[in-house]
Parts: sequence; C-alpha cells; structure tokens
Amino acid sequence: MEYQIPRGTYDILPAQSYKWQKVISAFRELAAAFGYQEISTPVFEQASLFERSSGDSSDVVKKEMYRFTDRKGREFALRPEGTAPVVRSYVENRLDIGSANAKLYYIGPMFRYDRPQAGRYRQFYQYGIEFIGSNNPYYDAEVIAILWFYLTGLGLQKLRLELNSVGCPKCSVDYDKALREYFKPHLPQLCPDCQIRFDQKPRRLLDCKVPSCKKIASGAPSQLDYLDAECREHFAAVQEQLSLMEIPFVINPRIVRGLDYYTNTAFEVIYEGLGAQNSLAGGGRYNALLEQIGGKSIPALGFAGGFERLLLALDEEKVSLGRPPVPDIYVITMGKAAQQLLLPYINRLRQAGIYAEYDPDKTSFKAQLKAADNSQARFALIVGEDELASRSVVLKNLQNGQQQTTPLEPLSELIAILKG
RNA sequence: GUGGGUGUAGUUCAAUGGCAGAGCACCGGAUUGUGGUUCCGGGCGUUGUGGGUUCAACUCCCAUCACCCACCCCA
Repeated sequence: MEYQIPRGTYDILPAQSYKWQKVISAFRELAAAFGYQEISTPVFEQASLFERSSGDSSDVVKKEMYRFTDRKGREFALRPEGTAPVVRSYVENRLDIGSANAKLYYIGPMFRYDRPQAGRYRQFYQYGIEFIGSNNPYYDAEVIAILWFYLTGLGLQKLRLELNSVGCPKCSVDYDKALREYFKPHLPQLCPDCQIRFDQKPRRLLDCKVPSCKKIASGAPSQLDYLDAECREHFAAVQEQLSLMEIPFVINPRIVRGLDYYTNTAFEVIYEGLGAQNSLAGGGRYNALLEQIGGKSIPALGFAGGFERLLLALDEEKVSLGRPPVPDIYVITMGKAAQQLLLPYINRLRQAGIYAEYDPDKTSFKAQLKAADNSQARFALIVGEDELASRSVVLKNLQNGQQQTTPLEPLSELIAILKG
C-alpha cells in the first residue's frame, strides 16, 4: 500500500458514521436544552496561548503539542484542548460586554502527540461545555448536570462522577507547602518521576501508580483540609446543588487536573471497564484563566470529553445507537421501458424524503430482489411489463411478503403508504 | 518517551523450514416475474513493508511501519 493514514489517526467509515452522528446530535440537543450555543474555533492557534494557559510544565505543552512555524516565522500549534481557544475567542470578540453569561459548547478534533493506545489517539474528537460569567455554585452543578445527563441519557450505567475542589491559588499555595512538608522525609524512597513532581507539581505526587509511592501518598494531607473559608463554602454549595439535582457523586480528594488553569471545583467521570484510559470526561472551574490570557477577571468553568472513549464505553455496555439507515423502498425494474418510466418517479420520491435505492447494474429480476432483501428495505417497488401497461407499481412488503398494486398517479398516495 | 505482544483473503482464523487453506461474508447459477432456506460454482492473497540466512521462509534473523496492552499522559 502506497499511502497510509498517519499514526494515531483513524477514518470514520460509513458503517460507523451513524453512531457518531447519534452521539453528536444527542450532545447538541441536550446542550441546547440548557441554553448553550455552539462555538467553533480554528484547529490551530498561537502556540503561546496554550503555553500560557495550560502551564508550560504540563506534559501536554511540553511534549505532546504539534507545533509548527508558518512561512512568516510565527509559532502555531494544533490545539491540544478546547478551553483556551474558546476563552481566547470570548475575550477577543468582547463577548464579556454586557452582563449576560456566555453558555457555550464545542465539538471538534484536538491533537496531541501521544503514543496511541486504546481510547487514545493523536487526533481525537472532543465535546465540551464552557460557562463564563458567574461564580455561583449553581453553575458548577449545571455544567456537571449536562455532562451527567448526556452520558446517562445515552444509556451508560457504569459511571462514577468524582468530585473535588483544588481550591483557589491562595489555598493551593498552603496545600503545596503542606504536601512538601509531608513528602520531604520520604523523598529518597519516591520513584524518579515523583522526585521531579516534588519540585514542580507536588499535587501530582498523589496519583502516582508506583505501589511504594502510592503507599506513602495514602497518608498525605488532603486538599480539602486546606481550603480557605470561601473555597470550602463554595465546594459545599456545589455538593448541595448536585444533591438537589439528584446527581450522584463521590468525593475524591485525589483528583488532579492535568492543566494548570483549574481552580476550585474539579470533576471527572470514570467508566470502569475501559482499561487504562477510563476517564470519559473531566473538567472544572477556571476562575483565573480569563485574566491570565488577557481578559477581565471573570469566573468560568467547563468540561471536555472524548467521543472515542464514549463510543468504546457504549460498545462495552452494548448500548444500541440505532442502526445505519435502511432504504424505504428498493426499486426493481424489468426492461428498459419500465426503467425509463420510473426514473423521474424515483427522484420525486426522494425529493419527498423517501430513501429509494436503485441499482441499474443489476438486471435480472432475481438479482434485484435479492439485493432488495440484502438492503433491508421495507418495500420492493416492482415495475415490469404488466405494471407498465397499467401505469401501476407492485409494492412488496419484504418482511411478510405481502404485495399490493398501486397506481403510479397520484404519487401522493404511494408516498402516504410508504410514510404510514 | 519506556517495556511487552501481534500483523496471513473483505472478516475471523488455520498452515511449527517443503504445493498458502477453512468458516462467515460476498458474487453468479439451479425456467430472464418473486428474496430469505437448500444445492452447485467462484480465491494468484505482493502472508504489513524492506533486507538477510537457507536448496527451500507465512515459519528463523535484522530493520521498518501499523495495531494492541501496560507505563506515562489525559478526554
């Protein structure tokens, strides 16, 4: 084979595309019901947008970003995530003018140079929500509700919503200090990765998977004990709102968000049974991000989820996403005259929204009927010499074999039968 | 980026150094006006790719590409 798809990418083939259409339209409909509107941004942005927002020590920025220089030497990057571009657009297009909250959603491809694995690709599709404009804990719950109702609404059962608060920048300074104090005596026993984490991002020490580190981390102080009064109150209020909305959650003080811009509420939806990549979606509040990238200080939050993993989970749980479309009718003609007579009618049926399949390459009656059967069409529409003479068609129900003869004109009668 | 595994027909899999096969799917036929069942017929596929060893390679060796699994990272 001369050409091959790039590593870590995939084609969505026709046999799969109806599933994608289904999960995408379900997301659009739910978001719309909550009053969220779609925003689309370019797949590439100035590289520094991501460096400044995600944090230049994050792996996403350090080693997973597709960077390139354009012909004039500008530094760009294929977007590795969706929040920073949306916030950039919000600030740039002055959506902050007036007092209205921005309720936004997006759907599109993201790019990260990772080693491909089940549920992990270099180009992957995310759906996401961004809410900008209020620090009211109601909105934390609302955003989480959209995610929760989306996933449960599709039919997933084995979901777990995990909730945490990572505090504001002020309390996380205290917490980082406490963590360092706790880990310092154990430093020599920690794995090499954790040694680096100790300096750069002590919080990451909490979710190391090396058993010895895990053991040490199990006694570490909890973030929740280091929240200041305001953050503690906000976290409690979010929980209350979620309970009022009847959304089940568990508190997991070990949730660490990978990107630097998160503050306060952090959450993740875990699906057991996907192997290592078991996080279906994650998000949180990012009250400091807008100011960080040059806007006014406006509180905001959001989440993002990956469609690939979602589809894997739906598959694993054997949730049906409907079927690929099947024809309403399969047209069978015998002889050239019948074919010529029928051609305009076929298209008139199609214009009326009826899915009519027709294959001029199949000539024998038997082959056509067999193809009609294989297509799973509801009806075969048959026109031969007899029907030609009487300007009628035979409509054969392919499930029960019953046939009826119907005149071609007026076509509305035929359409009524097919739609009914 | 690190470690391990796997690549054979559309697909699922056989063939342990000696002629590349089977099930399913697909196509055709069994009276050119009735499908599904049945019967008959239909397979040269660069054995992922490129080298090497050998009289002989799907099989052994090296490289490379891709996928899978775990680490890592994250959605």
